[in-house]
Amino acid sequence: MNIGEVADRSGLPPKTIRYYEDIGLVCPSRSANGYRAFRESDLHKLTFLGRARTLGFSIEDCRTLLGLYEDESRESAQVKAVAQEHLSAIDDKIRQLQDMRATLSELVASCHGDDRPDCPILQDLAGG
Amino acid sequence: MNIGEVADRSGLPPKTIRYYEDIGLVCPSRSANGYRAFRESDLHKLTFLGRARTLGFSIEDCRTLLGLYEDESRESAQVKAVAQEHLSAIDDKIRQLQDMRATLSELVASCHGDDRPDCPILQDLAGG
DNA sequence: CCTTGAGCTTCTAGTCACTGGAAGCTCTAT
DNA sequence: ATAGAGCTTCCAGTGACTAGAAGCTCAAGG
Repeated sequence: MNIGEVADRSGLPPKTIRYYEDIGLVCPSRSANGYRAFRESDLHKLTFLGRARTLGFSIEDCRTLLGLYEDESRESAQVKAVAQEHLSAIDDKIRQLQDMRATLSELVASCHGDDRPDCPILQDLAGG
Repeated sequence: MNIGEVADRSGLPPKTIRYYEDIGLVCPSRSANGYRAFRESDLHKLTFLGRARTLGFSIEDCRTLLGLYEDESRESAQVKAVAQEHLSAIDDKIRQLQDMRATLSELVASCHGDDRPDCPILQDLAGG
């Protein structure tokens, strides 16, 4: 398989696939013409990576997960630990965004938003 | 005021303040010894920026907001528009994170997390 | 056989908002 | 005189790509 087909089938852009090779997440072989030659197993890995990335795992987490995926003697506890840590990081981010959202929506609601210059949003930002 | 004092009073690290000067958000004058010399108005700007950044506004938004802050003939509608757009971007992010969270917490819950290798998390990532 | 266009290659540089570190100057206190 | 803190500049790195340029390869049509 050339990179284009793998891109179509995995849903990842060719640029991203090349990048994943650069950082050692996949290592396709090469055809005589220099083109990357992907096996089915490479496609599987890339699909795995795509899914893990949409769940927000970092590249380093993905590397770990891929390692566990390929390690038949893994313990599911290891996988769960990675996922749980990521889950709590997501929870932190959500909380942070909700805090922002709360303040910001109050400010937006309190601003009349017309042609006059006085504005509670700017007042808040200015510290007051 | 030297950068250290401004850093303490604004809550921003010196590095960040220098960076904000680099990109033209503040332009402190200079003392004879080459040190940056901040006025009260610079401190105000930096405090404004710090607050806007904690509300998640991008640097470019901050630049716009700072411009509006200093423009006495601004219309509050302009400020409100920037804030509203940012608010809806935050809402998008929250939704995205909540989607991730939902999937991930199901997966985590379904993984027994012991010393056996079989794992629904990996199964999901592998496209199963 | 030639050309056209799509697809592939590598490489560099840009994104965003800082942050770390090195090398070196200035100031204050002892 | 010296030690140490604080200031200066500049370069490089972060994460995860992404844009774009220059150039090679391949398949189809005339």
